[in-house]
Amino acid sequence: MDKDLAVFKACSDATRLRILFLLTERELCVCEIMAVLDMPQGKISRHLAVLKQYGLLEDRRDGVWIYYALATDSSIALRYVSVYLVSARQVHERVQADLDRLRGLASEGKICVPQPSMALLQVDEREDPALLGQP
Amino acid sequence: MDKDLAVFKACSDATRLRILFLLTERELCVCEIMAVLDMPQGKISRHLAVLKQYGLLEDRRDGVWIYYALATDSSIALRYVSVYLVSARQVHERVQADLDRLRGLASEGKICVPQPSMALLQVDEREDPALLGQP
DNA sequence: TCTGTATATTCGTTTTTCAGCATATAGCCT
DNA sequence: AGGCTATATGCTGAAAAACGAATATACAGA
Repeated sequence: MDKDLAVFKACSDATRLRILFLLTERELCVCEIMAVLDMPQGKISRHLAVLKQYGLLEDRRDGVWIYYALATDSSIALRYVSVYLVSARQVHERVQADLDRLRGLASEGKICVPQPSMALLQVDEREDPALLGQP
Repeated sequence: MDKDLAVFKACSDATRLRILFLLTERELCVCEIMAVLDMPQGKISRHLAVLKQYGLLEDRRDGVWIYYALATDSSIALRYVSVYLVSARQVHERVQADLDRLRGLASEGKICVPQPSMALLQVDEREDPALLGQP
């Protein structure tokens, strides 16, 4: 029962719940979550640590980025929470807004993206003289 | 989403979770929950107030007793939690122990019981001279 | 090896939550 | 009305959680 209790504790914070809803879309790295929720890095990182510690998330390193994804089957409660997350994401306006923002930022290349090509694209933009000195 | 968050907050305490599991059996009054969990009255009462405030419970007064029961359809999350509670109660040992204790105490007439007949039985025992002066 | 970026972690503070104790309220019974 | 029982609530201190700011670590690339 303790593991189930941990799952509910993990879900009992607004920021963490928003993160969980975001992760129903796909695995995300910290900077993506930061950008979507517009929150400081330390705060996001700490909440991710809590979610991981409670068994809701798994992480995977890819170079500098660390990707977080929803864990599966770590407890009975988590199975129900996972189904809830997928079902409720269409219903809640704030979740919809977060997901829209995630897709928007991703399509604009404004956040880190798993594909190497996109990472190179970011570097190219940095090196583009036309972008220097802009506000 | 706030209502769903409230549901998770309500479930994120060990005592409250045990109460919720007990209420999957049937509606219960405060003294029954006190007896099963062996906790002081103020503590139980306050947790019940939290659960009610968060929309997980409904209460009904019957004379001196106030019965609490699981609420239905107050939010999306609660529907999933309700299903979880019913599914997980067979799995967790502590929940099983609590439910066994509830049935045991009820069958021994040691806790208040909804049926008027049982209430009368308690009164009869009090008035039985053979019971006076016992340790 | 040095620099820059992404992420984790520490520290001090503030806020929230929980428990225990005492007290208040409300209804039944005589 | 008065006493008894069941329940709720106010108060206070302690523990836990959350935050912002700063610092540490880890990796990539020059």
